[in-house]
Amino acid sequence: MQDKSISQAVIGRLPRYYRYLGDLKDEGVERISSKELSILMKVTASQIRQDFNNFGGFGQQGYGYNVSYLYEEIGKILGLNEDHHLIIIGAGNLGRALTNYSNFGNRGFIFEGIFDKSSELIGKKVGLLTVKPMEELEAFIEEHSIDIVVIAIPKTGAVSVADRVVKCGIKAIWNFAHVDLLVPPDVVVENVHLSDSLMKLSYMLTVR
Amino acid sequence: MQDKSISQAVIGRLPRYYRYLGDLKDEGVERISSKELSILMKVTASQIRQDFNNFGGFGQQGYGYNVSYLYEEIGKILGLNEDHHLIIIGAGNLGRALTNYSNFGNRGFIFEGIFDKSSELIGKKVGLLTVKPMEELEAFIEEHSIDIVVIAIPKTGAVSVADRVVKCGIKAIWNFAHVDLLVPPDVVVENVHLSDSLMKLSYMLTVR
DNA sequence: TAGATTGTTAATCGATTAACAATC
DNA sequence: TAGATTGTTAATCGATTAACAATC
Repeated sequence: MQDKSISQAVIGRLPRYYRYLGDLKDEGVERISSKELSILMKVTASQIRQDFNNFGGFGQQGYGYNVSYLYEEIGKILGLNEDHHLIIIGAGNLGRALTNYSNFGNRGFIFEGIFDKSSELIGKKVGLLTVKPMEELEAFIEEHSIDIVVIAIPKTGAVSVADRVVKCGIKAIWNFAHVDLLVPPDVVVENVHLSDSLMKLSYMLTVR
Repeated sequence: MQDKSISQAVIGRLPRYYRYLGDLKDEGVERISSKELSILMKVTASQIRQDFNNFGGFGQQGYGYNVSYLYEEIGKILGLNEDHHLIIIGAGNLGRALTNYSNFGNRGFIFEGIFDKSSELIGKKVGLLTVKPMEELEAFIEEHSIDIVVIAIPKTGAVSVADRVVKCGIKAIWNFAHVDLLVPPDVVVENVHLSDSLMKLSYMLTVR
């Protein structure tokens, strides 16, 4: 599907394209030119064409892009054509919020389990799931073919949990703990550092 | 404190510097060179020095940087020396999770109120706060000198809520809704698009 | 002072934008 | 066909890295 190393800048823009194309599709728009899309998304038409051409030509000269087709193709590039099986480590507020984020399910992200070390939480229901003890982690990953682990615990425990799941063969971690995880080069980590994000906002507010 | 337009790339790195410096400070480290910090953070020493010099010289030739001093200065740049007063719109799972994220409080981010349109949630307790009806929004912002609004509602309502708070003079929005908000140029929006983040992870997993 | 390390200029690299030939 | 718009090459811009003189 894709060739040699697409830049992070391009990858970071794909989900936004996907969202706009999904909206257009829902509105019944059949075709769109890079120029029209550029106005809608407030980027240059040049960038749009360059980005898409990283993955081969999706358009047609003189016509533009077919919205449905482009939407599907970008979905495939993002790996949304196949299901992903996730577990969440940490049944605190954040872990529970993520579990109930049902939208993810529509896109093939299926939450299979939630774990916590606290005996007060183990056995409690979170949406459709029941909080399991950390001892069962490895067996569960194996048994349910988990491919993405969500880390939603404080940073003190995050590093050792990451080590544990990497040892089980997990190759993708969605990390909400405020720490940089050290993983082998074949494991990918996507960080969501909420306090970093809030600090950036604070900076921008301060400068103005 | 800072001069003409620092690039987004630099701003995005500041919170990470701040975190590492805080950790070093806690460990009792007094001084650090750009070289040592570069090894720790896995970036180039050149980048570290260039980044810091956007804000004036914080170091000393032949010595390096004083950890405590640098930590404080970056904190000031990020606006963490003054309190920020926030409200959360949306008392769903995410809104409740953010409210209880007590860490933010330590850094001067004070959650003053939480709002929801659902009559089932109004009046309920979320941490120390009580969920208020949307009708009270404008008066509350005024009365409590709110400077940051957190949007944690589905995208359908997000755009109109953003309009309302902008009309009240709000200049900073932390947006968790999966939509691009259209605001005047003097209003800053920091987006946290969780599903975009998860799609990036899916992409990286697919490519390997 | 000599050694170390910053601050800063210059070189390189990569990403974005512009331009236009190819082609539907 | 003529007009429109892509795919792609070339030009520009900005960010990162390297180098080194300044200086503690």
